[in-house]
Amino acid sequence: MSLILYNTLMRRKEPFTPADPARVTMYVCGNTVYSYAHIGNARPPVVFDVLHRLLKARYGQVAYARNITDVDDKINAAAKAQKVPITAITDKFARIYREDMAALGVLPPTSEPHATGHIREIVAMIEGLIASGHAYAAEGHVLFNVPAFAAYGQLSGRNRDDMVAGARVEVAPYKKDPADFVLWKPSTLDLPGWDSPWGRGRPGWHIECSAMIEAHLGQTIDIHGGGNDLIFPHHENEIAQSVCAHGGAPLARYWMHNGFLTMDKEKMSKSLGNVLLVNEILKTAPAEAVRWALLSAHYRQPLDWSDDLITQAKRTLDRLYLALDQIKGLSAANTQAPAAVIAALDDDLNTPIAMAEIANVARMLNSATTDADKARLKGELLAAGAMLGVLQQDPAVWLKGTSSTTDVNASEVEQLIAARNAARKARDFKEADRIRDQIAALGVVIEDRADGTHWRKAG
RNA sequence: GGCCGAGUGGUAGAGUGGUCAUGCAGCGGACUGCAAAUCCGCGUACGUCGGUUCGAUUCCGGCCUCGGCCUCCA
Repeated sequence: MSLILYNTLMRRKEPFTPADPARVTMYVCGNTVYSYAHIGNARPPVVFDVLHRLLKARYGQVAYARNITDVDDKINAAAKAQKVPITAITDKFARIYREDMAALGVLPPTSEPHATGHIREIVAMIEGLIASGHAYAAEGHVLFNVPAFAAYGQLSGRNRDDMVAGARVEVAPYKKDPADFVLWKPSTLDLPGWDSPWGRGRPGWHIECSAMIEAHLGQTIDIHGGGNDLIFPHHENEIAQSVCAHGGAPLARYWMHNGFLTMDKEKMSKSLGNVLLVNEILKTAPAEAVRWALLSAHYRQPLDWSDDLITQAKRTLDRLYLALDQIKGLSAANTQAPAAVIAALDDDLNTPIAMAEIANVARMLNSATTDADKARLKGELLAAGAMLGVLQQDPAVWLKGTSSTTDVNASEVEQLIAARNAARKARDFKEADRIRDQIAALGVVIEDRADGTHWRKAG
């Protein structure tokens, strides 16, 4: 079986073959760190984390870069408003971003380049573009001259005339062509800036990714990912810059774009204000349920976020962890994830089917009668979970929940269980049921299993 | 206006030219002192109008509705 990925550039699924199987390269556009990440911002890191895991399983080491944009006008505005240096903003929110992603089970990328750490590379790339006639300096700016790149528009499927006709922004007077975009812009003294051949200034939005991809991964990478809204203009412009800077070498062989998270069917975005912050959600819901919810729809489809979605995810995970909890004493066989799960992920990361297959394994595990079968299925369940980045915690921790809202007093619960069992032994079922109601009132569900009474937090 | 994408059962959400998604919720059965959990079973789903076909939710065309990009945006 081979990995198949939908390539935005070709508008179809294609078998994935790395240029160099010994070093698969992937770049994903990360966050601009001017405030908290919202749950929509978390979709690409989580989705591409699954791809990261799949590629690692198949090829071993993967060179995976996910950038942090730490120079941007929104950051400048935030710093100005709060009267603090830029780095106070970017350091803080970069740290929170990393913490949020770690909580969601996202493995660290192999590198996390910062724009401000690559000013030299950015300037060098711009100089090259000017030298080759693809860019020009004007009034302290440097602009990429779109007509100088004939293939412009290939990724987004639009031609220059469309864009000029649809342009809703005023065309700056120093532009040679309305579609030209900024590579470098001047900074006044109150703004962050770096010395350059064109005066003190700062990079434009797109050039950082081109420069950092070259610095960390090379001229042509295997996979470039990001959200749907980056196709145009961000990725289109990255292509223009990199291809022209590299004598025509393609920037990425496979382009992947995730669909949006919506709220009431409308795109979640900071400009609309309909955002739920990852940081806030994690205070009220288990991180793993949030991750499960994010993966519950295929990555290219829209996903409508709601409380109910998390509740359903949590219940589903309860069931899976319950299956593991039943056999916690039995060590798992050292097996690979079931072929059906791998096959689902190999088909353009079909996580919903992978989840259905995981449910299948859980059902078989619950029905298994021999220890050998149980150990094998437990191993399969854990290995499948590892592919999705779930099911790796101690079932007891998940079920008794120390992480989320209502914390349960374990000793109180256990005392009540002991009292109930005493009543049951005396066949005083009325009293036993009364105590169970009391336990339920604490938000705890109990189960009388063959090996004694177990409890967990109610869903 | 240009370019994309989507409309599936109570709900989330895959998929397919002709018996199966799957989870959650619901109902029935087994099990249990009763529950819970688990297992087994159940529910006449595919926006609309045409076309192709022996047969379409699936292919083609029209229409309706919704969303995204074209401006910062994951």
